[in-house]
Amino acid sequence: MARRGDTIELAVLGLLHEGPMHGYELRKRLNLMLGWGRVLSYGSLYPALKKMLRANLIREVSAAATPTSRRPRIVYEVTPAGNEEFQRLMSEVGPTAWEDDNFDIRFAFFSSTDMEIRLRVLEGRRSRLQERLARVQAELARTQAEVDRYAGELQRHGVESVEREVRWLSDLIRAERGDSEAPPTRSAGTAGVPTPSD
Amino acid sequence: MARRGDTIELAVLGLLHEGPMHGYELRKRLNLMLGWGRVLSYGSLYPALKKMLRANLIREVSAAATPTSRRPRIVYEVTPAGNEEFQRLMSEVGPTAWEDDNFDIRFAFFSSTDMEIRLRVLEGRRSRLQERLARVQAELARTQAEVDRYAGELQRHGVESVEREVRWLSDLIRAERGDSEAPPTRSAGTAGVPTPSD
DNA sequence: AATTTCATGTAATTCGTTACATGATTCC
DNA sequence: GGAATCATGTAACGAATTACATGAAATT
Repeated sequence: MARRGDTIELAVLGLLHEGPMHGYELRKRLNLMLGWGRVLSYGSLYPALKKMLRANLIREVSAAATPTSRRPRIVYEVTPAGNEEFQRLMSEVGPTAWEDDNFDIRFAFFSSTDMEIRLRVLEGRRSRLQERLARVQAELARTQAEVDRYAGELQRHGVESVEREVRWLSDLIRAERGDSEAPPTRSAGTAGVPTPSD
Repeated sequence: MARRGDTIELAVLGLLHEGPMHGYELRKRLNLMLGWGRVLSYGSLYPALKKMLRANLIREVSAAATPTSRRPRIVYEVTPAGNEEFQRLMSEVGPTAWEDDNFDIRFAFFSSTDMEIRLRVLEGRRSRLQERLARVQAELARTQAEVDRYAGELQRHGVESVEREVRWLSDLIRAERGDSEAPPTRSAGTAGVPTPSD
C-alpha cells in the first residue's frame, strides 16, 4: 500500500520517466515542483535513491553516454520494474493520495496515466476538500461572533482559498471529461484540453 | 531561539491565554485552527504538555472548579513564566515564523500582541512569498512551452494562489497601518479594523 | 446493555532535516 | 589560482505520527 513516505519514490520515478537524470538534478526539479515551502534535502534524496536502487526500481546508466569527460555524476534511469511500480502507485488512489504533497506529485505526472485515474484523483481531492469545507463552515457558523478578530479572518481566508481550489478542480474535471469547449482554466484557447482521442 | 518544534508550544500557550483548558479540548481547537490538512495527534500533544509542565510554562488547575463530578480531566492554565515565553515567542520574528504553520499560529493570536510585531510578521511573510513568486515566475518564463501540460497547470495555479495571498497580506498590512477607511478584506463595514486607540 | 464520545497516556517507528565531510568542475 | 557551483554522501537528531493500551461518562 501507498505509505506516507512513498512520496519521494513516486516523484523520482515520475521524473525519471521523462528521461535519465542524476541526483542533483532530480533535487532541483523536485524542489521546483513542490516548491511552495518544502525543499528536499540531500539527506533524504540520496538514501532514497540507494533504497530504490536496491529494490531494483532504478538502475545506473552506464557512463558511456557522456563521452567527453565528467565522471562524478551518477545518472539513473527507471527499470521495467520501476515503471510498473510507478503505474501501481499512480493508480493506487487512496486517502493519502488526496493529501497536499501527494496530490501535487500525482497531478504533475498526470500525462503518464489515463483519464480514468486522473478523474479519480481529481474527484477524490475535491470531495475531501468539500468535506472539510462543510465542516469548517458549520463550525464557523456555530461560533459566529464569538471568535477572535484575527482567528476569524484567518479562517475566512482559508475557506476562500479552499473554495477556489474546488472551483479549479471542477474546471479540470469538466475539461477532463471532455465536456469540451471549456479550456482547463484561463489558458490559451486551443491547447491544454487533453483530447480523449489519443 | 525559535526552533521548528516550538509550534505546538506556542499554540498551547496562545490557547491557554484565552483561558484554562484540558488536553482533549486543546487538540480540538488546534485542529480547527490549522485544520487544513494537519491534525495533531495525542502522541504529540500530551508529551508536549508534560514537557511544558516540567518547564513550568503551564500548571494544573486545582480540580475544585468543577464541583458536580467529572474528575478525569486535567485542566491546564498558563503560569506567569508561560506568559513571558508566549510573548517572547510571538515577538521573535525570524525565518521560521514565515513558514505556513508558524505563520498561521502567530496570526491567530495577533490580538495578544502589538501592532509593531503584527506588521513585522505580515511583512516578513509577504516578502518571503514575493521572493518565491519571483523565482518561480522566472523559472516559468525560462522553460516556457517546454513544460508538461499538467505540470504547467499546477504551477500556474500555485502562482495564482500565492499572488492571492500576497494581496490578502497587503490588505491586512494596509489596515494594520491604519491607512483607515479600508476594511481588512471584504468583512462587514465598520468592524474588523483594529483601532490603534486600544 | 451496548456503543460512542470523551479523555489520557506510552512505545515504536517513520519521515525527513541539519550538520558534517569530501571532492570535482567551471567561471572569473 | 580562488570562489562558486556542481555533486555525492553519512551520522545524529528531531518532530510528529501510528499503533497500542486503558478507562470513565454520556447517549441510544
